[in-house]
Amino acid sequence: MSTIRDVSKLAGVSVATISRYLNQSGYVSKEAEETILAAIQKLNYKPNNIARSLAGKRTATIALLVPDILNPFFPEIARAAEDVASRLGYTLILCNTDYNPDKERNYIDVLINKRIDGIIISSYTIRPEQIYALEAENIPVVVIDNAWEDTPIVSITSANRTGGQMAAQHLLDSGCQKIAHICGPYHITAAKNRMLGYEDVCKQQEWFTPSLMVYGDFSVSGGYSAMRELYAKHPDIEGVFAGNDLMAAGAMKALHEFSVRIPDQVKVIGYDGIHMDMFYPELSTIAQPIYSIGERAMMYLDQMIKEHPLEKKNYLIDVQLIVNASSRSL
Amino acid sequence: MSTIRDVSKLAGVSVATISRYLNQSGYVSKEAEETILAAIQKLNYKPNNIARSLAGKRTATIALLVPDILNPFFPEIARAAEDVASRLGYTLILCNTDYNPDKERNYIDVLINKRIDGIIISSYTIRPEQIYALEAENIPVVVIDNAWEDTPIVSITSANRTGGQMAAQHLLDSGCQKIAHICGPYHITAAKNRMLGYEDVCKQQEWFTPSLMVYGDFSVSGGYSAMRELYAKHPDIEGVFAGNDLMAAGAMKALHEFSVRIPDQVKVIGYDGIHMDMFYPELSTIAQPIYSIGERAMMYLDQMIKEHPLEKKNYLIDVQLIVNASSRSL
DNA sequence: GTGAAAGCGCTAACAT
DNA sequence: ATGTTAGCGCTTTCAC
Repeated sequence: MSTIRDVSKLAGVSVATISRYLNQSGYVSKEAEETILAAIQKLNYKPNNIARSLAGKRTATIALLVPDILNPFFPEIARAAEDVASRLGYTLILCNTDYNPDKERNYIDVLINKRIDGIIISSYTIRPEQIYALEAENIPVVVIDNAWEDTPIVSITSANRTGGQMAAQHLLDSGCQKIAHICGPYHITAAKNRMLGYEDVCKQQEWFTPSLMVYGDFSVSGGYSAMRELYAKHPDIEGVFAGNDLMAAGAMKALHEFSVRIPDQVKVIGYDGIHMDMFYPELSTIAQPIYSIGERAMMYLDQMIKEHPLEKKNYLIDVQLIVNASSRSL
Repeated sequence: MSTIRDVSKLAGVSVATISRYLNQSGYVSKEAEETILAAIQKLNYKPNNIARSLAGKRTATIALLVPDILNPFFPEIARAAEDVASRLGYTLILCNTDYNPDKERNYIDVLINKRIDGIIISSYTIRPEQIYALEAENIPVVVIDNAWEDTPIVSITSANRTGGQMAAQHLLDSGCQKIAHICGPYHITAAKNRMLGYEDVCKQQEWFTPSLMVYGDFSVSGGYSAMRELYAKHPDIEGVFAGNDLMAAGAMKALHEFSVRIPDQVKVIGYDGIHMDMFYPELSTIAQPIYSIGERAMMYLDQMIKEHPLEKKNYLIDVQLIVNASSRSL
């Protein structure tokens, strides 16, 4: 591997000039430019980014911390973030934290030692203090899918409560009488807000009873069990709003096994809008613009890295009702 | 941020000793160890990995190049590779190449400049020469899901042809008479081999005709269109073997729309074994041990990085027939 | 416009 | 067992 010094020798100019040329910093004459370019090509010279990072400051690397890339929500986030990252010249490190604060802390330490330029993090366990600590090391952070009120942290969340209301209202409008809710893990803010949205709409209905709300763990099997439990207690339900699409899938599976026809007897709606074109019937959902959340996270992060002004607050993203066969009125 | 020199000063020993202590290389006395540890904690010293990489050789970073993390096959690979990577002290960079040789080349250049320690790559377009070039830069490579015969390259593929045979044979054994195949993109070795496996078993059947083999692009919608085309030509087929699970899902969707009952009228089997617990009926498949492919890729890579002996060849992984409701005999 | 030289923070001979 | 020192390849004053 040739170094900047080799180029310097061959081109007959100092390394400083080469560096200026490479970084478009400072003046370089036309002639110098040409000899340098020739030398670079002749030697097939590639600047060493490690050295560059040590001397300068940036590593052109950012990290994405997610609970688990196997959860279909996160590949889309990862894809979006990586697309933008690569367009902006960053490289993206992927970390799975498994909802485990220790793993999380561990990764954060490693990433600090690697002097990465910024972190996008999706976590329900991280504390604001940890984020301040990162920013103290000059590593900006963007949080997705979680937020704290009145806290100077850049975060992106979707309008979960409104979305929950939309889902419940849609089932109501479709003529459903007894609408159940399969709620995600209580400690997840997003899950709680979706549930609150459901309550906003359903609590005042005469058919409402708290046992229409059951717990699921955001997984297919969680939705499946929840639906079985629900159906045992309330064989007369007409609508189900699941806290995410995976649980909705599980619920549909359980309903199929009970030979309940969807949407004739029971209408189902999920939440998230992950790509589920494989379903039959296709699932209605409250779609979050997942890709654009990932995109924006990376763009905000870039702004912070470049020290461009950016208001430190929660950025709320609109959601959208997608009506498919699983909840269609006949 | 404190440096090794700060620690050296505070502990009253030389930087070399600190370095030896940090890397467990060379002798360090018990007393020295203690003062050093104390100083490190007092200063909250964290070694700078950038400097470490520049001086030493390793960056403790590896990259995973995949066509698209949105394809459900790859998150599982990524998860497995990252699990092993983090256990071994590496950090994993994720790159999406979109089956695009230019993007691929581009990423490879960037990664070389970052002096990463190794690459795991899933690509149908990469050429052996590119891999040799990487190894010439001292960057070992493990290829997954693709291989070249008699070439000194470490690759991991599953037994696609055998798997194709197993799928077709299973449908045959289940009493299917006219079995169709939805084949993946022809230039993908894995797709071609699965098709060959199908042919091995079906070509000699009296009902066989080439028009039972149609093309799909490995996506749900590809499988859907292929199934519609197939059904128009052969409304009497009794079995479908799709080249991957996504196309199988699309095929099932099309069959549902034709009100064809699965598995009573038509049995369906896919290929891959991605996590599709959301399906109803659950899909039969030829399961590749996807996670363990990712794991092994990372383990082989680590061996190469550490310059441990490893035979440069294709490692073939067994597949497994998983019978679920979509192809169950009644 | 260009060059000399001092780092960036660490590792690894080599000397002691 | 420990210290000295020369790099690793680049950026960046500062002087010319």
